[in-house]
Amino acid sequence: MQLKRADVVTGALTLLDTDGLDGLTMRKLGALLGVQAGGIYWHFTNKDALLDAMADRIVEAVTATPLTEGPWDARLAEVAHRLRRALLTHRDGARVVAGTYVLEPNTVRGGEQAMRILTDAGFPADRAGWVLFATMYYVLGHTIEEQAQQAQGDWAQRGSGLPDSELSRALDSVVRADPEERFAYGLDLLLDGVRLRFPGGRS
Amino acid sequence: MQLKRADVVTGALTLLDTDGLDGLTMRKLGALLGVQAGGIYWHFTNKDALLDAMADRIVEAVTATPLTEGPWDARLAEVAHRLRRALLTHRDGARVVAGTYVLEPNTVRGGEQAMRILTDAGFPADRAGWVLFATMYYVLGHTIEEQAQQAQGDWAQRGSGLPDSELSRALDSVVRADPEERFAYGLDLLLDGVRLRFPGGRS
DNA sequence: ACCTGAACACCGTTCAAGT
DNA sequence: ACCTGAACACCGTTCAAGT
Repeated sequence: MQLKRADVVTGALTLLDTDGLDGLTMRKLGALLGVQAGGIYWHFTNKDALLDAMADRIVEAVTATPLTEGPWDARLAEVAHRLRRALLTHRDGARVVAGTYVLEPNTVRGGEQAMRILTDAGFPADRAGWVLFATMYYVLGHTIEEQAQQAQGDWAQRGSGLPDSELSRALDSVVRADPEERFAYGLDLLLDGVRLRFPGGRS
Repeated sequence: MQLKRADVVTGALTLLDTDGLDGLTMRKLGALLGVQAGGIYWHFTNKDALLDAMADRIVEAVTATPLTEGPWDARLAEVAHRLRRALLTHRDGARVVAGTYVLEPNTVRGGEQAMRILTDAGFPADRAGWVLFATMYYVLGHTIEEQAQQAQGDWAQRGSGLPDSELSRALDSVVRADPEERFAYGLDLLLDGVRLRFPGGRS
């Protein structure tokens, strides 16, 4: 049975879950697929191209089902939540996606979808682009940190090493919070700003 | 003349500027410092510890001079702008700082400073922590992307490879904008959200 | 205390050659 | 078309031994 491009991506995501992004090597992936490391290069020109394909696979779930109807801000929030969930599906998923400025199918589809939410609501295209990217920075940053905490529990300890101070309480509040609640809070800060600038005023 | 810890950091930042984060290797750094690669390990336990120290050095400028007096939101914006400027001072500076969850002196000082701005304004400590982290995600995400564009001009082209669509216009608006203006815009979206939740109401 | 020399156990990538 | 085998040019890190 021959190896297909999609099989390589699937295997790579399996390896990602067990060994993490830093443990993902072409040799280990070859072993997992029953192939020499060099053989992978027939399917992908290099490791970065494989990572791009992995990122696009991770992001597939975001556009898999149609969005619920509703006001633009609720729809944009849903996209953000879907993206977070998709990133959390695989170990280091956020880092994988953040590291690739891809224009592969699912990534493009998701971007189009989000842009249309804003432009349909009357936002000019250029400002909509700025809003979209700002939102992406937040989602990726938040989720990268979430997964960093998951990986190494030492995150919580580091704060305790600090003398009792403003910052140590900030770390505490971040570490101890329900991640989803904290995510929604920060997203809402941003969306408030957008709502204020929305041509139709507050929604 | 013997090598001091600070000299290693300075050399590493020089190498960072010329070779980028991916080109920063212990062997090249050794050569630059006139030392074997292994010799560096007397000063730093490993490469990550060195990267932490580099991050803290990069971030030094943020707290170097006192903030201008004024309302809390203007002060927080100034911190964000200072951080962006500091990150832009060195090639891949944003990636270096984003990759390290450090509690080194300057990082702590900066965190304390930002937290105090919020708590002095009456924000409860836990929400202030959430706001602080959300802001950091935005600043780092924005600046990482800024530096990625600087590095490889192909970013602009990728958009042109796309068929004319909502997303291609989004990419255009991002690539062609004045980075500082776009940064300020997104930061203001977030600060608007914070202002709405500020105990004292809009400032 | 501070560094050398040399090794260990890896990497990503290439490419003739096989089937 | 799809992959093997083997090499090339690197990595980070360790550690006895030197000064």
